[in-house]
Amino acid sequence: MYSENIISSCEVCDRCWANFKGLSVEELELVNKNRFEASFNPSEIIIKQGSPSSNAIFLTSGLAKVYMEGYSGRNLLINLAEHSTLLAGPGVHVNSRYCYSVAAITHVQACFISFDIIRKIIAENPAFALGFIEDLSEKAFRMYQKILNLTQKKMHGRLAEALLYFADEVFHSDDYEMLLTRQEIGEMTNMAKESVVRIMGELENEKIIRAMPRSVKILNKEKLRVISEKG
Amino acid sequence: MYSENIISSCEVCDRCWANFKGLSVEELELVNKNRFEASFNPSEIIIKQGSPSSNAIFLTSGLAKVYMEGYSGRNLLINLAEHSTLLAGPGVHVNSRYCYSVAAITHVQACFISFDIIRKIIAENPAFALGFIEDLSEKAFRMYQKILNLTQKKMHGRLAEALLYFADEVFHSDDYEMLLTRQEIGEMTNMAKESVVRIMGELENEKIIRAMPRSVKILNKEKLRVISEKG
DNA sequence: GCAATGGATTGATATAAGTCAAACATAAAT
DNA sequence: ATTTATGTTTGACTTATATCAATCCATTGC
Repeated sequence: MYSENIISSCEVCDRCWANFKGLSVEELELVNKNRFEASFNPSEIIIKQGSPSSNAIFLTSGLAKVYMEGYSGRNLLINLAEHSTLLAGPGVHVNSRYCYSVAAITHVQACFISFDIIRKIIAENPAFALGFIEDLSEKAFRMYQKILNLTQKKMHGRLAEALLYFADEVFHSDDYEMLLTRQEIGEMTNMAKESVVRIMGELENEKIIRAMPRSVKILNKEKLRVISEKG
Repeated sequence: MYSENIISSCEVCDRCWANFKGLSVEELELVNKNRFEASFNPSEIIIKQGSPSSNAIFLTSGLAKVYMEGYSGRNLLINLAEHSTLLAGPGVHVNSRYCYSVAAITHVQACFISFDIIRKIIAENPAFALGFIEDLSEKAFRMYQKILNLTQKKMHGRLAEALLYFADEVFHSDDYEMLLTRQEIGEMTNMAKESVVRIMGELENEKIIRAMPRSVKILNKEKLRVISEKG
């Protein structure tokens, strides 16, 4: 769907990347003049893995999933993304390709900013460069955690961790709408959808969670945390 | 063991980080004046995961293993490192802690440079900042690959990939001294040491490799590559 | 030369987790 | 109201991989 920019200017936007906050008025205006908004319906692809990474993309509303397309059609869901996060991935400075795909889960409004602009500001504004480095670092850091999580924990631990991730980092509530299918939860925790179902059943029997297919309520967070840490 | 600096100056050092190449004479001198060399015997720890990340570390000679200490004493070997690589990890700009450990495999000579210096140059020299971003990105990129590799491939594929990694990226030969134990190969491919032994046996039976415990010769690289890609 | 050590190997067994197939919901579309 | 599509659940079965225990082998130190 074609759309004019909805947000009038970066200056008044409260959903932008934290690292844009420190820009000078001129720099911010440069960004503002060179940005393009677009909107996406659920399940539409915002970033396609392997395509040229010409733009930095920021959601201004809605929720999307970040995932890698792996071997023989299998996906690995990396994380969920909402506003204020830079989407682009490390491929930008390696081979100028996106190294993951991003697809809308809810309706999504997104802002596209050319990497030429971003790089220009990196070169001119050391604080911005450092902010960029911090952003990259934090995402890399999470990958280090994730790799341990996925390789060393058993299914119960991985699933518990995912449920806590939704509660603490995405929906900010212990009682949330589950916007992902069992299949997708499986792609996130590296398990078969059937295993997701079975283990959620177990957690429910032990009164640790309440799980309607499309909503989750955490009843015993302590226990869930123990399971997540024990692996 | 206490030691004076062996390398007289960064200017004449051919084993330094590529990103130091673009520095001005003054900047390089700043680095040179604030660096400290140290040497390590095999199995000695160069970086300890969790400790404060005050220094960037560069090997000038020898080989080291980079690994994470995971759950219940289990390690995950990330990669091998030799000269010209920055060792520090993304934790530096997240929580000021090293997020992995590094241990010497052979005798190692290393150069320590305070991150205060590095950060100072990042702020003053945009090209250096961009080089730093590229380095971070490339390492993050490899983690994205690794996570797919470890979660989606079966043991044969993971082991084949490791054997190719040694040949192509570490020893630059299809016939190399295996400096890692079966245990360590297992930590790298996320498998039990017994499984490493068994599958190396299979590869040997199929005449794809020749494996004395302490040396490996790749006999059929094509096939090994197919196994590594098929998963 | 001989114990002591650390690693490599092997075989038997246990377990975690994936696959397959079918049945069951639920919601949207006609 | 009935069909269609999409997601969920369940049970039976298979497979990949870890674990355990024993043995073997090579190196090092005395």
